[in-house]
Amino acid sequence: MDPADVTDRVDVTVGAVRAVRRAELSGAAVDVAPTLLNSLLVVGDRVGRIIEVEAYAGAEDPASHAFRGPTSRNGVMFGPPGHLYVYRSYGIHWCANVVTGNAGDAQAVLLRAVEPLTGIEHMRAARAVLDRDADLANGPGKLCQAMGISGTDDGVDLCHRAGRIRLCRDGVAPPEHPASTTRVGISRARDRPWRFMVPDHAGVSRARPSGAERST
DNA sequence: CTTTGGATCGTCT
DNA sequence: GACGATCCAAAGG
Repeated sequence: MDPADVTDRVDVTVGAVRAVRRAELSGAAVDVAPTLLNSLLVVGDRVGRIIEVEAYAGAEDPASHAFRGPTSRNGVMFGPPGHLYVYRSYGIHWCANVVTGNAGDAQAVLLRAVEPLTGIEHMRAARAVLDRDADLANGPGKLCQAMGISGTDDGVDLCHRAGRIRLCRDGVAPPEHPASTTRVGISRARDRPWRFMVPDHAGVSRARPSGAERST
């Protein structure tokens, strides 16, 4: 491992911050997703703590954009892990995923909510609606708007030290028992409890799951 | 508080 | 030609 990785630092955040290594993302989305809770999403000077994610399991998952094989939109998901898959939602919003799984296996973890930590004024300026901090990025479209992620970021490497967008850990461990429900806004494979959240966090998305709710 | 409908367009059928 | 891995404002109880 590159020693520089463990001494990487996010300016305004207190404490040691290291980049997430690609090997940590090589597993199935369902397994990796809960481990990304409490990690940091860094976009320039904006930092948010990931508090809600969803897993999409590629070829095995009718709800995944990759279910029917590679297309011009979903190509990044079929590449190596650690890259960002960004797509346009409802013609209006952007949504961002962390690609996991090895090349050819189109696993992806949708980033659904972050707790704003730094660069909050920039997030606020990027959002049309002025709300409490917790509402700045508590939904996949809001997250991209607040953090400044758009279609031009599709495919960027989240594990690259010099990248504008990166995934980091600051020593806060993922929750031992993450909350989970079915996924939000999908019409197929509604029953899979693949939405994961930091328990009792005020900043998770307000959206209601598509299927019957399971654990909380 | 909850429910509903409009915006808006790339992607895939 | 239809449909979203959404968000928000407005209307209804």
